[in-house]
Amino acid sequence: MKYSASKEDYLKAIYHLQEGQSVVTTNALAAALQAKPASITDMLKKLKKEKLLNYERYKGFRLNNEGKKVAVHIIRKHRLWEYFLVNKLQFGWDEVHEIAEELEHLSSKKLVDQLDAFLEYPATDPHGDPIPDSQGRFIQERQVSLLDYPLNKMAKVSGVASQTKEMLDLLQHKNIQIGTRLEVKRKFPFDNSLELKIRNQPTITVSELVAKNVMVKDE
Amino acid sequence: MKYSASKEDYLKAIYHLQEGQSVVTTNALAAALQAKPASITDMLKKLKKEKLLNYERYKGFRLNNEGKKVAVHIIRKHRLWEYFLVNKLQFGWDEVHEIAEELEHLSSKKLVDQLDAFLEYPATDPHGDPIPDSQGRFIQERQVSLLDYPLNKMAKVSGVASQTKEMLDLLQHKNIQIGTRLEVKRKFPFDNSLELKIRNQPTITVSELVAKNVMVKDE
DNA sequence: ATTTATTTTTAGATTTGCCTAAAAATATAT
DNA sequence: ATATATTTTTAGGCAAATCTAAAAATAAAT
Ligand SMILES: [Mn+2]
Ligand SMILES: [Mn+2]
Ligand SMILES: [Mn+2]
Ligand SMILES: [Mn+2]
Repeated sequence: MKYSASKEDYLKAIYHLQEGQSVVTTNALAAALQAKPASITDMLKKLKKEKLLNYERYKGFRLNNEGKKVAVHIIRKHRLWEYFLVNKLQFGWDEVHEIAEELEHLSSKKLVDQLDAFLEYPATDPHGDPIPDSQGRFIQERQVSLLDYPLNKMAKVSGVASQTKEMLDLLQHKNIQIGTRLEVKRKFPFDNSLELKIRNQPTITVSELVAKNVMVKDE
Repeated sequence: MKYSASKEDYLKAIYHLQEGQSVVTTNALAAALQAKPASITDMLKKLKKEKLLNYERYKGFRLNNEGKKVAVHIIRKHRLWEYFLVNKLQFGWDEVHEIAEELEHLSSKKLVDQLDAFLEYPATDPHGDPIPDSQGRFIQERQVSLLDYPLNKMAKVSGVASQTKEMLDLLQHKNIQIGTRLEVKRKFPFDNSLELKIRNQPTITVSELVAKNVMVKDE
């Protein structure tokens, strides 16, 4: 089946929203897609008719297996193209999202798989998010927010929860990127800000909001 | 300005059709785009309102300078992506056209220019057609049909006039591609077929129709 | 110069994806 | 439990891009 770019964006957004949540609401999706709730309801009816999600009016909705499969495939394409843009075309990690937002809708199956091979089957995209394989399988790394990480223990930055341009800009400025190794040296309960140490660099401070959105793994 | 994929396809098709012709007709464009004449008329009104072409009802039409500029930029993207697909992603030259037909509509200026740099500024696409530079300049090679080429003179295949999948398939089978060096050994006036010799390969025969569509240059 | 054929345009519909404004259902607060 | 607020859906419309069928203009043939 081939779906419109718009439908694919809906499926992708629902997929992300339903992580954790038991059910996704019309308003939440409207906010995520920057659209009006009435438009969401319209599209939900179509997606339901196409058997991509479960939906009863006024009761929220959730992708079924078929919907999830499609969503994961879009996510695979999005992340592969982001990897391509950063690692082959010299883009910064903070400027690839919008372009990948278009590239993810290309429909050729062979294109994606050849791209994957050309890139040598990367495991994660430039933001640290895992790239599903052609079967849709991927490991969801158990990563934890820097805010909850113990003091004086080496951590490796593995992802960024909020991927706005502003956030990525700020991290770039503070020399934090995917793979950066750092330790939390101090936590200030007053404002929940943190002091971080990266080897060979002066100590830096990040706010609670930043720390919450930086995901790390051990080591 | 940003134009819809549909409008870009119209501009590109008109650009190709108006080569030679003094004016393009509604039916010719309908045939090229596989659409109904009524749809063409609708779109012509819109493109005229956007000042991309000259059009008076019942009198045919032609791109103006602005329309040509847009068309050439789409063609640049189309050919760069074809080059990428063949030379980086291992596609055959006969399977890239449809995919490039989608890729050519990506709007990021930086994407095209970085791709161009990554590919090291190729001069021609996999079918031998010249790739315009970022200013829209390109050399239209003076190439001649193999049908009109003299006997026993070394020629280099530089392009293919008819780029249907069937034609490209046939050339592939006969081991003819862009850059292939060959000589015309004999012409049979009965059916205008040709006998060709490629070094280290047995002599082959091509029909008048094939020869007419194979473009060559000296050397 | 008429008639006939062809080309092109208009008129009116359809589909997709979005919107605003109003109505209906559900949730919250008193 | 009732009133109030919030969420969600419906009703009706709009713009883009296409189509079919009919009308109008142009071209070709007698
Ligand atoms: Mn998208
Ligand atoms: Mn990403
Ligand atoms: Mn196209
Ligand atoms: Mn080409």
